Amino acid sequence: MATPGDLSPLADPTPLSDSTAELLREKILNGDFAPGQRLNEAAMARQLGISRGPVREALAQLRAEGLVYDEPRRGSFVAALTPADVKEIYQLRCALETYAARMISEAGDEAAIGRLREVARQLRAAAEAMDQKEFARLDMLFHSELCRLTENRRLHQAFERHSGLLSTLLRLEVTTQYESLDGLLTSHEEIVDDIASGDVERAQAACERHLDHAIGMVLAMLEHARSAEAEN
Amino acid sequence: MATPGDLSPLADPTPLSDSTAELLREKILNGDFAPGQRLNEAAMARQLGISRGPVREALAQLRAEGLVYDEPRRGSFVAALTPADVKEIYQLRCALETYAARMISEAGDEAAIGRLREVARQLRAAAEAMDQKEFARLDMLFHSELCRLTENRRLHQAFERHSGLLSTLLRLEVTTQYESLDGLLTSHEEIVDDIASGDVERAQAACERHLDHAIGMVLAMLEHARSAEAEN
DNA sequence: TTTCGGTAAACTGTCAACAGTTCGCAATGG
DNA sequence: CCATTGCGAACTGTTGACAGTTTACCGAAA
Repeated sequence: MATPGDLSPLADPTPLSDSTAELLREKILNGDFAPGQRLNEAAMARQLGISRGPVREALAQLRAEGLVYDEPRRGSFVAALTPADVKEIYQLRCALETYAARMISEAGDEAAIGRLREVARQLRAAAEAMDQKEFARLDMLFHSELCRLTENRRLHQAFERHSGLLSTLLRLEVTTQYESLDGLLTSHEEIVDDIASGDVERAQAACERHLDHAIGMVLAMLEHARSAEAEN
Repeated sequence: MATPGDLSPLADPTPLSDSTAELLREKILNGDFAPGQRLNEAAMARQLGISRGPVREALAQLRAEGLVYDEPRRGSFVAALTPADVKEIYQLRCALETYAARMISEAGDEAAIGRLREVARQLRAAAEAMDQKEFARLDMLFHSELCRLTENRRLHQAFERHSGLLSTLLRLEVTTQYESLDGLLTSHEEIVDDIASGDVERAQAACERHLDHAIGMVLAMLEHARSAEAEN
C-alpha cells in the first residue's frame, strides 16, 4: 500500500498477537478447546514461548469475535452456545442472508449466481460421497459466499463473526440427520434458482425457508446431544 | 452471577482498560479526535496517569468496534468513513432493520410498538424545537431501539457496532438538510404505523424506503462537506 | 461425616523497561 | 535550490516482574 515496489521478504511484519489469535481460533473451531473451558494466559504463553502480552491481545481479538468471553478477575473462557444463542444467531443470519439474496438477485450478478451454483453442486457431490466433514464445510461455505458475493465487507464480516461457533455444531448435525439431508440439498439449490429468477421476493423467501428448516434441525440436534450428555 | 448476595461496594471491579475504552469512545464520537488522527499510546497513558497496557487493550476494543484502525508498526488511527463505507453501513443497517421491523410486526409486540411511537414523538418535538443535537441523537436512538426491541442481542450489537461512526456524520446532516426534515419525520412515523399494521411486507418496505432516503441525504451531505473542505 | 475457616498457590490486572522499526530533520552533494 | 543520505528522536511490539484477588486445599470443630 505505502510503497508500490515494496521488496522486503525479510522481517516478518505480522505481530505475534495476530498469529497467536489465529492459532487459538483454529484450536477453538477445531474443538481442541471444549466450550466453557478456561484459557490460562500464562500457560499458553509458556507453551508458545512468548510473554503474556501478545496472548492477552489475542484473547481480546477472539473475545471481539465472540469465540471467548471474559469474567472479570477470573479469566477467559471458550464460549458455549445455549439454544437461545443458536436461535439468535440464526435470526441474525436470516437478516443478513435474505438481504444478500435480494441484493444478488436484484443485481442479476451472473458471476455470483454461477459461483453459488458451483458450491451447491460440490455440496451434492459431498453428500453422495458421504463425506460428512466436507459436507459441513461446504454448507457453511455456501452461506458465507452468499454474503461475500454482495461485495459488502461489513455484511460478510457480520456473518463470519457469528458463523464460527455454529460450524462446530454443524459438524455434528449431518451425522444425526441423515433423513433430512436430501431436503437440505434441494433447499440450497432452490435458493440459487430463485436468486437467478430475478424475483427478489422469491429469493428472500427461499432463503428464509432454508434457515427456518436448518435451525429446527440444529436445535433438535443440540437437544439430542444434551440429553445424551445428561446420561453419563 | 457467582454469589447471589454479593455485597462488595469496595474495590472497583471495572478494569482500567474498560474505562479507558469508554473515555476514548466518547472522545471519538464527540469529535474531539478527528478522523484519520493518530492516537499515541504513550501520550494517552501519561495523560491518564496509567501505563500503556490498558491503553493498548482499550485501543484493541475500539478497533474491534470499528472506531479505529491499525497500521502495523505505525500505530492506531481514528477511522474515517469514505462514501463507499457509508453505503456499506447503510446496506447492512437495511438488512438488520428491515428484519427487525418484520420480527416486531410479526410478533405484534405492543410494548415495542409503543416505545417506537414514543421515540418518534420525541423526535418530532426535537425538530419543532429546532434542537439539532437532540434530533440527531433521537434519530439514531429510534433505529437502535428498533433493533434492541427484537430482544436479539447479537442483532442489536451488529447495529451498534457500525452506527457509532455514522452518528458523527448525522450531527451534520440535519444542519444541511432542513428541507427534507419533514419527510424524515413522517418517514419514521410511517415505519411505526406499518409495523403496527401487522403487515410484515409493508413494515419491511417502509423501513427500506426510509433508509434509501437517508443514505441519499448522507451521501449528498458528505459530498458537500468534501467539496467545501477542498476549498481551503 | 460434614461444614466451616484459614492459609497457600495460582492467576489476572497493571506497570516499567528494552529492542527494533519508523519518522523527521539536518547536513551534504549535485 | 533541490534531492539524498545519515543520524537522532519517537513510537510500537514485546518482555519480565509486582500487587491484589480468586481459587483450592487442608485441618479443625460440630
